[in-house]
Amino acid sequence: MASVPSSRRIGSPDSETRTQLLDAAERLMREEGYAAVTSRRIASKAGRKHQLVHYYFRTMDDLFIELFRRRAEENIGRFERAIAQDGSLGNLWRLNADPRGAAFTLEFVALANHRKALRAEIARYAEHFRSSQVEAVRRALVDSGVDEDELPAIVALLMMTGLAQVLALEDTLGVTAGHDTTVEFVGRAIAQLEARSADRRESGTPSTRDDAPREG
Amino acid sequence: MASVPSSRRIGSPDSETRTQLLDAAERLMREEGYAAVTSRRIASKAGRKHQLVHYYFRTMDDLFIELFRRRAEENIGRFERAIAQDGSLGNLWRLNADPRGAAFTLEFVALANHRKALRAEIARYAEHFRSSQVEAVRRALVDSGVDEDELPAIVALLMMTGLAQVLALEDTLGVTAGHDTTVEFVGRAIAQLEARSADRRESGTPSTRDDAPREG
DNA sequence: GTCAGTGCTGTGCACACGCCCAGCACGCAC
DNA sequence: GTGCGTGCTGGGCGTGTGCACAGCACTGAC
Repeated sequence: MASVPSSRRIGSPDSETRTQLLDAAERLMREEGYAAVTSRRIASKAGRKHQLVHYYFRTMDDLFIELFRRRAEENIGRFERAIAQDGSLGNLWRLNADPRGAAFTLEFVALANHRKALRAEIARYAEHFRSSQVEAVRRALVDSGVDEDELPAIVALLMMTGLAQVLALEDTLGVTAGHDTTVEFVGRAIAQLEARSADRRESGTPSTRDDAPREG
Repeated sequence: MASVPSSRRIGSPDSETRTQLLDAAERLMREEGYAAVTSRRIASKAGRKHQLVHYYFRTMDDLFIELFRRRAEENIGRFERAIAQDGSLGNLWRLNADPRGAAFTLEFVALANHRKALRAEIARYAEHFRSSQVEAVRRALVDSGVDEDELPAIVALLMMTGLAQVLALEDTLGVTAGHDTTVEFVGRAIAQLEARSADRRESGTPSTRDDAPREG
């Protein structure tokens, strides 16, 4: 017996139709914002009847949570796989700079503003994601010989994330002045840091930078 | 005769009631997200009938545009006044770091996703604001003796804006790990830059730093 | 052959929304 | 005192929404 008195029948979580509905919802959200994500419009986009949405999801909150979770898990997985292959700062920046991720975040945070059930879920994910990312950045920085005092990992991360977010946000508005310059600048800055790392690996002794050994 | 055949009577733009409605709408938007901003809820929040909203605003789009414009103009004015008084990097950062501004931007960008009339308005404002800000940052950087190649003004601005935005965004979620560290770090970095500026002003000759104008 | 489980749908309810219209009350101009 | 402009409202229309419920068709277990 279920602990809940509500007896409404809910479709199987493994159903392919269910997945199609979620896909449609995701597309809607990306293309038209969260306000466009309604049972009717999801169904019509998936070529189904709107009641099906309620058959597979008890409430719209449930649907949004599932939608978010699915994407969040995929995101985390993608990041972890990519980092495992190449944990360099450059790669971390490239991953963060993907505008899809930023746009996704933006929309969900706006949504969280009036769907409390989502808020908790998003916060949990954000914290998990954050700490995993910070760890990766920390390793990359250590590898580049950057001292934690010189540039704390969390600061580097927030800068990358923030930059990625403004860029994505402005892109959606069609405002792109200075973006190229910025991306190039960050690329160069990271390349410089990574060059340090190469130096250290080739020669046992620190290279040009031994004028400041005490900060490290 | 007006050029528009529609003959509906619209209330005076100077009306105090109208202002109250806008205030209520703004509060709603901040507290519950843009989806909560409906004629009925605005009116109820302002203690009026919902038809009044339609009396003062031909369409909800009109209301949103007005809402945005009001805030945008106030924002620009506040910034320009503050910068005129103190155009230092530190002050620019402080102005940008105000979470209210960032949250406001965030919500409206999300809104622009499905209200095309707003999109153009927001983009126009963003461009205006951006160029005015870039100019201020450029002046502050020149004043600190930072070369444009070392740190382009647009990059500095986007970094500040981006950082302010992530911080604000995470705050609304209750995720604040590392925020203090980051704010402190930025503060220190800026203080260092400004110290350069003080050096240059006190002694006519450049101080200790002219040996390494190209490094970061 | 029966029967339970499963995917799906027709019908419908209560509610909120944007917007319109006709008209009331009031104050000022003439 | 009449007329007019202005602030405001009762009533209502058409649409979209989340969600419930009863019931259909099909399939595999027994």
